[in-house]
Parts: sequence; structure tokens; C-alpha cells
Amino acid sequence: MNSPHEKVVQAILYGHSCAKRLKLRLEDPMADDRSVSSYDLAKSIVHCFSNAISILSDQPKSEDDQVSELSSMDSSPPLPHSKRRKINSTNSTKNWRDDSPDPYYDGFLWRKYGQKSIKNSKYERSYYRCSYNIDHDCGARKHEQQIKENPPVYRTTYFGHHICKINHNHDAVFTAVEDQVDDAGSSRIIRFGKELDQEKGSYSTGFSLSAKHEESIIKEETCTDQYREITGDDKDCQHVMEENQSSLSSSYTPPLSSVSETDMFDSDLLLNNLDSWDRYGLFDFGVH
DNA sequence: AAGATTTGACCCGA
DNA sequence: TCGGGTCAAATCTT
Repeated sequence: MNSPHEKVVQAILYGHSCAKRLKLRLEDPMADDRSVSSYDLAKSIVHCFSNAISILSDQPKSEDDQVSELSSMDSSPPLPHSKRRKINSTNSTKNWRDDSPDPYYDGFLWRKYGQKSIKNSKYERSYYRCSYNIDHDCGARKHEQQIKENPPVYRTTYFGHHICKINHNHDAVFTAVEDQVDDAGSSRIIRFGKELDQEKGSYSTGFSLSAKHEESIIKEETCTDQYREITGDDKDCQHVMEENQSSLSSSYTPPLSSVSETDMFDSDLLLNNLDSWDRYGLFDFGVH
């Protein structure tokens, strides 16, 4: 098991690698194969930094948390929607949790249905269910609660599974493929690409870090319905949300494919920052 | 007016 | 009995 410090370093390194690839794309849109959308790259960057912040904020993930994250792909059916049914904390449908410095954007539309103060916590917990709960009988729910401040850390816990994935058109579903390291063992290669899960017959998303030591692999297993929730505080993604608001309101089209990539980011700012990061060029995406 | 959010009440499990 | 999850009427927003 890696130390928290190592995890933070790896998360940041991975974020850097994603940022570097995004930089390459901004500089020369024709340079890579575009198997990953800019949106997904940006999303990965934010997620890596969120993880790093989460670790640094003295909220180490327990083994239970890690197990629950790794079980995010579990295919257990959603809970029956009996009224006021209390969720057992050990229930396998409590399948994913995220601690991040801002409320988590996951691309789905959620409707808030409750808010409760929680004992021994000064922050209230908000309860959300999928907005398509009625239309598509989608049983996905999530809880969101601030668990720490300075820096703020929000914990989002997902229950059940989205079955409202109608017309989901992830144009850049990607998985990382563990690759061989060179003889010197000093380079780390991350490879992105669409990958169809043959057994499940569906695309799966996620990313992995292929590093020298297997035990140091950061593995972010995410299911297709994990994006970050955009709130008024989530400035990184707010304009993306605005871009997508109209399409989401009229039909259930996921944001990934509908947004003009060139409108997503402050390219100049990003490039300026990346220039200073270049000297840490530790990753090779195979994009030259 | 319709949809989303708020909030007090209700219900269930520990 | 208490804590937490959900309901649903009231209120707010667009």
C-alpha cells in the first residue's frame, strides 16, 4: 500500500500528464488521435487534483472506502423503491463515494429531495435523486455533505445505478491501458483509448496510471454515470454547464459530445501554466 | 405555469 | 428512543 504522500504525488503526476496532453491539443488540434475528448481530459485533471486535495486534507480514505470505490462497477440491482426505506450502510448498492473540494459534477441531472442535519456534523447532508427518476424509473440517488473546511471537502455518496442512460453518447470514453515500462524503469506511459468491454457489451470509462511499480498504480474505476455536478461554486465547469443547459433540458443528451471544445477552457491561461510544468515532463502519451 | 428547492413531518432500523 | 432517509406541501425560480 502506498503512503498518502505517494498517492498524492501520483495523482498530481497523472493530472499533469492529462494537462500536458490537453496542452498539445490546444497547440495543435491535429496532433493527436483525439481518442479522448478535451472535456474528458479536463475532467480527469480536476479529478486527480481533487483526489490529491482530499488526501492532503487529512481525510485518508479508509479501506472500506477504497473497496466501495472499486466496487463501483458492481451490477447489483437498484434498491426497490419502498417508501422511506433506510439504506443499510453495508448495502452493496452504496457503491461509490467521492471526496472533493467542491460538490461533485457527474453530468447527470439531479433533483434535491431532502436535507438533514447530521449528528456530530455541523454540515447538513443533501439528498438527491436522478431527475429522470419518474420518466425512466431511474433509481440512482446520491448524498452530498461537506465534511471538512479549510480546505472544504465535500463527500458525495452514490447509491443505485442510472438506468436512464438513454442516448448516452460518450464520444471519448477512455480507459488507460497498463503499458510496459522501459528498461530503465524511469518512464511512465499512459495510454488512452476507447475500449469496449466485450464481456459486458458496453463502454466503460476510467483511467489508470501505469507506473513502474504495480502497487503504485492509481486506479480510478469509474462507471459511465460518474461525472461532476456543477454548482454555482464549481467555476471550472460552470460555463460548460451553461453550454449544456439547453440541450439537457430538451433531451437527455450527455454533455460530453455537445459542447464545443474550444469554448471550454481559458486556453491562454492553461497554456501559460503548462509551460511552467513542462520541465516535469514525466509522461509520454505517445503523442508526438 | 411548470419545475425545482426547502423544510417539517413521517417512517424505519438499530 | 434516536438518527437518518424520504415524503410532500409550501415556497421559490424561471
